[in-house]
Amino acid sequence: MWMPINNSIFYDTSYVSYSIIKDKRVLRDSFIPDTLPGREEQIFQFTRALSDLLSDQPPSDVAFIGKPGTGKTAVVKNVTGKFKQEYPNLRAKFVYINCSQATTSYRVMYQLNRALGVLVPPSGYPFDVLWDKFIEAYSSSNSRLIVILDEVDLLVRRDGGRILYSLSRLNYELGGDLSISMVVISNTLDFLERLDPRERSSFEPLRIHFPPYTQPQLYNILRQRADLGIKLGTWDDEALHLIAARVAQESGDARRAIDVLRIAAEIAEDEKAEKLTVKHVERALNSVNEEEISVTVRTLPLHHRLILAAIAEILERPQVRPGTGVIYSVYGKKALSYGVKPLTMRRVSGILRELESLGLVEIKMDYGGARGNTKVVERMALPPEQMKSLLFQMGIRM
DNA sequence: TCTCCACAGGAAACGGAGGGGT
DNA sequence: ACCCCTCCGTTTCCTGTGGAGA
Repeated sequence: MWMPINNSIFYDTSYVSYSIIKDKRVLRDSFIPDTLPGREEQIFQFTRALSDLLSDQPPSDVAFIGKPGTGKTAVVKNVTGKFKQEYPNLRAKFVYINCSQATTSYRVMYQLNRALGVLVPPSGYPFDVLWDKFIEAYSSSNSRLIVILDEVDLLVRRDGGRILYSLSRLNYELGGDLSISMVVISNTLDFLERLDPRERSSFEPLRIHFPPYTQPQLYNILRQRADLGIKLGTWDDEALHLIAARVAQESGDARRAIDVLRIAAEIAEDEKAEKLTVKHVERALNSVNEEEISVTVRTLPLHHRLILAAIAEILERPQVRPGTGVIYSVYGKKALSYGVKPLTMRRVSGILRELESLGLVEIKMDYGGARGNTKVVERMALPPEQMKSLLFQMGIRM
């Protein structure tokens, strides 16, 4: 059926005249710009490591180490993208694997096979078959392989370093024209210490460190995004400085800074403001948080929610120390009143750590002598009262 | 100095739900 | 139908921890 196209909201002039955002994709952290302010040194080091490819030599293994939002993934994508663009005839194949989806050796091999055009089932096959298929496919290719493992700490924690070890060792078995180099990206250093000595001796990557961004660096990043993604003259420079200052102080996480910028721009648009100002940033700094927490809590499984409810209840009684033992007993009663069997304390202890890494609670260790080593919940991401009503909306009785 | 409290957290195994091949 | 594989949340078993109290 034919519809008059100018009925579409895209042609609504009142909407257009208030818009501030020019290109929303630029205001997301998945967007990789041409230049990465503040990471010039890391780009230089990584480019130099890869430049062995230009003389048809295997590049050394590389490890990117730094906290979330310090530009690791951006640098890897930016530099490998440029190599592919500038040297289209290079005898090299880059395979990017995010280990948050590939937490086992099997899944890594599944992805590698797929990258070489070999389709295997995502589970059910013996691992050895995937390994052999990969060797076969790779031996008949004519490229040096660069395997990029993002968030590799998740893989190593679950599966150990077997796959890193096996892939590096392949270099001794493959012919001289073939090689496998690895680029691993990690939030922490300790994944290298988790490898057993045998694995460590065959895998000694060049380390490139990514320190948290400083305030001026964050400002440059925000300035770049604003120039590309927000209409000229519709933002206050002061607003960008405010975001940079706050984020530098709390974490130096560029992802967070870019999120705040995007949300502030959306708030300004909703208000039909002419300009993005400090006022919008202040509101965005709060709302980014609350919105995220509520989304996270909604996706939590039942026992996680019950534990969260137990913590909220305990935190409202200031005379009770919210240690693991107390949390466990309050949670246990809740579970029973729900008609479900409580999990073991070992598991609850693990879930507390999970809630911590989701940013829902803050935990401090208490080395308290007779009380032993205990986790104590310092505070929740939301005030207990608010957390309780959020959980109540989801059907958790108090 | 030794013991013990009240937990932390690693390692391994489990079980039942996913998916294979023959 | 049968047995084989992986996967994931969980249980079981275990050793480690640091000061209070004997």
